[in-house]
Amino acid sequence: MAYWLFKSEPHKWSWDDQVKKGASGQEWDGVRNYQARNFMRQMKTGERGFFYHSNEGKAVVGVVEIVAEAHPDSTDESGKWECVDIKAVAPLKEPVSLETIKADERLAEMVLVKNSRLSVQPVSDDEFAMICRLGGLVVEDVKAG
DNA sequence: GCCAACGTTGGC
DNA sequence: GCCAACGTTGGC
Repeated sequence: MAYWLFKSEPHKWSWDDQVKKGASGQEWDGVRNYQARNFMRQMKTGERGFFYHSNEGKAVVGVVEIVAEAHPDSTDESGKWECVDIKAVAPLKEPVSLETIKADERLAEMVLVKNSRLSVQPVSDDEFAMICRLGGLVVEDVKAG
């Protein structure tokens, strides 16, 4: 069971927008980066990830679930790009800021820190658990299954 | 708003 | 297939 992280600029698509979408979920469209696409292709229904606000906020704000595996991106004419669908599971009680993540040596290996430009990225089990705890969530409550 | 880091494109 | 030029992302 892998964990993931999805970045979005809150102007364009915020956590609140995601929550309003409800259980049906939302296409994570618009990704035009091969690395990010390849990660989305690996995602399995039921897997969990974080929702991160980039630029403004710069914090992990919620937990999401993959509700549909990779399929063609409906906003893409070329047919080259794919995306998954995700739904909001739970907000972090306390957003975990990039500053906090950078300050914690146990999180120093996160892709978020190492490759700040990658918009869809993997998160390790330990990192997932750590950020849940920092965010005031009980890991077991937001884990899949 | 600036700019560093990164990815992509296209000329050779 | 190399690499310079360009575009984009995202932290600051």
